[in-house]
Amino acid sequence: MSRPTLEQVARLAGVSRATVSRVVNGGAGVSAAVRDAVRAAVDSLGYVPNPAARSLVTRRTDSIALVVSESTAQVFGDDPFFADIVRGVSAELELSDKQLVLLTTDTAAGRDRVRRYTSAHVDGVLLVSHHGNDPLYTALNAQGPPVVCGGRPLYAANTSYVDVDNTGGAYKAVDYLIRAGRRRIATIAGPQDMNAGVDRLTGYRAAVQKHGRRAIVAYGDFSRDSGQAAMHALLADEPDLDAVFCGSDLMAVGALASLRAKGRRVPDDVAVIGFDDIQQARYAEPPLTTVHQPSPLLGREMVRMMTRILSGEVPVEPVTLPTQLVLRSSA
Amino acid sequence: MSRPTLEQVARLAGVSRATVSRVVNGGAGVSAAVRDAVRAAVDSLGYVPNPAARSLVTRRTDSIALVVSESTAQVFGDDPFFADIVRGVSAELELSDKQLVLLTTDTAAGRDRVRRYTSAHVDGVLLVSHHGNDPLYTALNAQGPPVVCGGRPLYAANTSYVDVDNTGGAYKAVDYLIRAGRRRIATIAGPQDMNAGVDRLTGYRAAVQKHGRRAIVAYGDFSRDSGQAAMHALLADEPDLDAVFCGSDLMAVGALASLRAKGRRVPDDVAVIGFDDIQQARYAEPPLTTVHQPSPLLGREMVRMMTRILSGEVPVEPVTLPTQLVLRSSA
DNA sequence: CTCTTCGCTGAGAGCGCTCCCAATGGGGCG
DNA sequence: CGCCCCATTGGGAGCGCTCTCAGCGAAGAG
Repeated sequence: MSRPTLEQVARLAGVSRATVSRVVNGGAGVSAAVRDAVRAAVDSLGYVPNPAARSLVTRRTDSIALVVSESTAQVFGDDPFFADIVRGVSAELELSDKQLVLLTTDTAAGRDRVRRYTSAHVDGVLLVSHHGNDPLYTALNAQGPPVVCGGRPLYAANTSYVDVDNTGGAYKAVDYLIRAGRRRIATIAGPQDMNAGVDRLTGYRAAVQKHGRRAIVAYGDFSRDSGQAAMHALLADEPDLDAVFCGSDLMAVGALASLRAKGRRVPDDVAVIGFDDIQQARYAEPPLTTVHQPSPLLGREMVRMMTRILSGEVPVEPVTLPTQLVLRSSA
Repeated sequence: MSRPTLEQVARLAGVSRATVSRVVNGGAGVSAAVRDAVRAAVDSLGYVPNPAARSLVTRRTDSIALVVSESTAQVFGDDPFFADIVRGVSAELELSDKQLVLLTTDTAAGRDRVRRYTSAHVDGVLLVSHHGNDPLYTALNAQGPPVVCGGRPLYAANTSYVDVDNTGGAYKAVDYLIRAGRRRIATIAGPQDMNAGVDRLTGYRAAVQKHGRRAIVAYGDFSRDSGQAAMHALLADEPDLDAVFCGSDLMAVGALASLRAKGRRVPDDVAVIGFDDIQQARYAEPPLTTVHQPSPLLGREMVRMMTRILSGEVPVEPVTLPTQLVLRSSA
């Protein structure tokens, strides 16, 4: 009735527990005949190793945690970033036959869980989109399992992380605007306590400065509404701007709405470029020129980096994934 | 250096392993003095129970799996449904201090994992948005851990599931259109191998029939593009329709684009109602009247149902969560 | 032909925890 | 005053697995 154990498989195959264990774990050092007999027994009983028993002795759990702040998911709303990451992580973990444990850090209880769980429940932690001042990273790092961050941590040195080339992507976007003849290029920057917000602004500044232009900066929180509000303010302060680079597609969509409300034509009067390349960008009015970032790949790469760390490779170099400008109609 | 064990806590507190175990698991049947001493020892050593050792003997893992088909996440794209569910599940699981294990079923390897993992790795399985012909449900159900479905399974009788009132929501929407004086009301239905697609169409048919109208049905796959294409076809076949109820907001947004392209004014010429109430609906042009469904709550309720099952309650009645019509400008 | 080597297999000791059962002692009751 | 009961505690077995180590026979070397 209940699940078969190694012992039963061993009895059926007429060998010892140890031999069955060897076969189940790859079969090295077992003669072909015995190996086949054991495999047959395993199949006939439908044996599946008990992970608890295994991890009790190996001290590995073969599962890794993905830690996200719930507010992240919430703030982003329509932004499929979160789902993309999960998809990438999940797909890549499948290859190494590890489990994905999802943890949330918003409530105090949640953070507490993260702290407890990461000690013995998982072999490693994937930390995603934490704000710069997040004490969680330090706490995690001090305490044991290896940590890989998604996005460059703002204040933590000596970290393993995977990031997309936010700075370069922003630079490319602004550079494109300048080459297209735009004169007064503003930006709607994201939150400055998140690396994506900071780096995209940095890229903007670099491009603007390189061409001797003046930086015109407004701030949002990556959300659509904040983009709309920021565009509104920008239009009031700098009526003659002719381009705006937005730190996220959602903010760009908001900016588009604001520009439409003010009767500015896009891209004729004002060019708009976003960042992320979410689905909505394609269907925006007009379709949004934006910087594409490979979100699912970010998830995959985090797992790959973790795998390397787990297999003893150290130090591990940070990885930065390329971004690329996708030209549509808004610029 | 390494993690402290029960034994060490016991030694420090001057009691036996059994007593420490009792305290750690609630402290019933332990005198107050001893309990405090043990708690102090636990804190001072930073003791955290080893879940593998625990689950080896209790035969519980205190973790439950959320099984989603990756294609689901992919098809939905901008649809935050998936993220919402995860959020709800995660938040509710936190309360009972259980882990969330995420599994994906798209690749053959993934399905295989689901089959293996669900045997000893998790106490229960939450199955979400599986298509009607999905053999996974039967496989899971036959084999052991309790299963709770998100969305009424199409072909599986005698199931524990939580669903939103798709039929009722659709009915309300169409009923509203009729009362608003619309004469020729079409629908763009979702895929008919998913319960949401079927039930929303059923609600539409019920309302239309009740008022003696003719059903005008086109089909999409819940995606924006499919909605746009379906609207296009509908307009060709039924040029004088004056309302359309869409099985998803994304399809409604597509329909809006199609109507705009054909020069039909919304809601003046054609009223449009969607389903889901995603963020985009609010920002559609015009803002979309839609049927709100409580996605995060769906996740929570699935967990609650699972908790009840796990604590021995049986049979468990299916739960249907209410939907409500949100009036905006498109109808 | 003997000794060493090597490939394969089995025995056994735990991993850290829970839980059953026995032991202990103090208090209430007859 | 003796006995029983109950609340509290400790002892010990064992969950299913891995892994070290020893044993064994066959094969190769001298």
